[in-house]
Amino acid sequence: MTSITPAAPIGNRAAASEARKQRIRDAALALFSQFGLRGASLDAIADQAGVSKTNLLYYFPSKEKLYVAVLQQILDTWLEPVRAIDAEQSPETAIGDYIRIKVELSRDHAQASRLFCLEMIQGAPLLREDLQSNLRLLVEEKSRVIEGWIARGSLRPVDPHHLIYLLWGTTQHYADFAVQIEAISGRTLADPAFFEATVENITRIVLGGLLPRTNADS
Amino acid sequence: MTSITPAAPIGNRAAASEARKQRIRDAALALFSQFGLRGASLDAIADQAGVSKTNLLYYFPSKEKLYVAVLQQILDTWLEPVRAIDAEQSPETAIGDYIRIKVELSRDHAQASRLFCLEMIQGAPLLREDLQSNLRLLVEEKSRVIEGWIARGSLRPVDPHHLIYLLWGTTQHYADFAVQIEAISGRTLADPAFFEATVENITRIVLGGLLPRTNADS
DNA sequence: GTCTATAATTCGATAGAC
DNA sequence: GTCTATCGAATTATAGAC
Repeated sequence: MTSITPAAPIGNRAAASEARKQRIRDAALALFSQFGLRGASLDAIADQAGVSKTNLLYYFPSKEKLYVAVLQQILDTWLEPVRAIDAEQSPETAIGDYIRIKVELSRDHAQASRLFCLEMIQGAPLLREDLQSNLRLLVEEKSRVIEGWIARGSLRPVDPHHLIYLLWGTTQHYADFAVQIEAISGRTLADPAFFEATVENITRIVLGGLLPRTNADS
Repeated sequence: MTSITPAAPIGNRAAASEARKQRIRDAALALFSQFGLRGASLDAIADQAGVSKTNLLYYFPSKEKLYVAVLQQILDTWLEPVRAIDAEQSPETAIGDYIRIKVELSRDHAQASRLFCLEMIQGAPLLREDLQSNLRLLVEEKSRVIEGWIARGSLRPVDPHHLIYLLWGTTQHYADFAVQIEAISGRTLADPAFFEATVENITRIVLGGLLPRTNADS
């Protein structure tokens, strides 16, 4: 008798359905980020999500569709800190904030960082187009912001691309190589003191070399 | 009638055998570094090495044995630049040389870098012990070298661990994220001008922030 | 040492009952 | 929407001839 229209406010069924899809995506992120697209099995993902494999394939019609769904949920979050870089800010504020936010992402979304890294290592077959268009334009835009800082003397000369790569590389390293860092330092970013030391040291090295020298410097 | 003793000088048979094993290891590195342990099939590796799958399994009795053989061949090469860091050198020379050598490795052994990264992302199940003992000791030793530089005023204060992580992260990034960098910059490290610009910018950012300020600085 | 043939699993995906 | 049952392909590894 009752018929649910697609545009209706989310009812119990639809909400439960979306919740189940999210549980599947979460489980898929955990396993894809550790074993890769081919290394993670639908059996294992369904098991971790608490659903049957058949049921998983009801919500995501193929393994690759599930993989893409997980990747797309990550991408925007990942580039948001880059988008936030603004010419109006001082380089000290903009770069300092960027470093902190990226280290926070490495702490709170390490699996997402690792899946992104895995996809890059494998040649990013599913993201290549996006990289060559959207990401390239974004980096060009922010490079001009950095060049503006250099032109008005608030940043010492540096190639903007290489600065951006250095910022990406150092901050993501704490998520992607977390095992190595924990084996050596015995700490993780979950430790507040280690987190602060990470942000502070990266910031000091990068900004210490790039901010103009004042007479106060020894 | 003729019997080959194990200690005999390498004859044609033994040389051919070793050459074939090396071809298999090379093919395995190429495919493991792109698809991971589970994602690369012995069929594909044997095919790329130009041998039959059965023959591959004659030389390496299991897939995991082959994987470990490839990993071990990488490890020493990879840590050699760290070992070369010497207290007798000036920090400018030691760190500058380290950056150049690591970027050379990222250029000439990108697949090895990526396989190492893959193994770390997956939790380094086969290297964990080695990390917690050998690598940890190596990093402690080099940290004391860095602390010595700071104590005698030839390096500004910085946490040695975070400096080492930053150097690792930025240099390896050019190998592990080569696809992303090529999509954005349109260049690779194979381009000599891009290679030099990479070394120079990383060096300038890191050393610019860490070397003591002189009166010549503006 | 190298091959063919095949054993023994595992995996992604589908069919069809309920 | 969810389940059981199962197909068909791919994969690691072994057996045995030469």
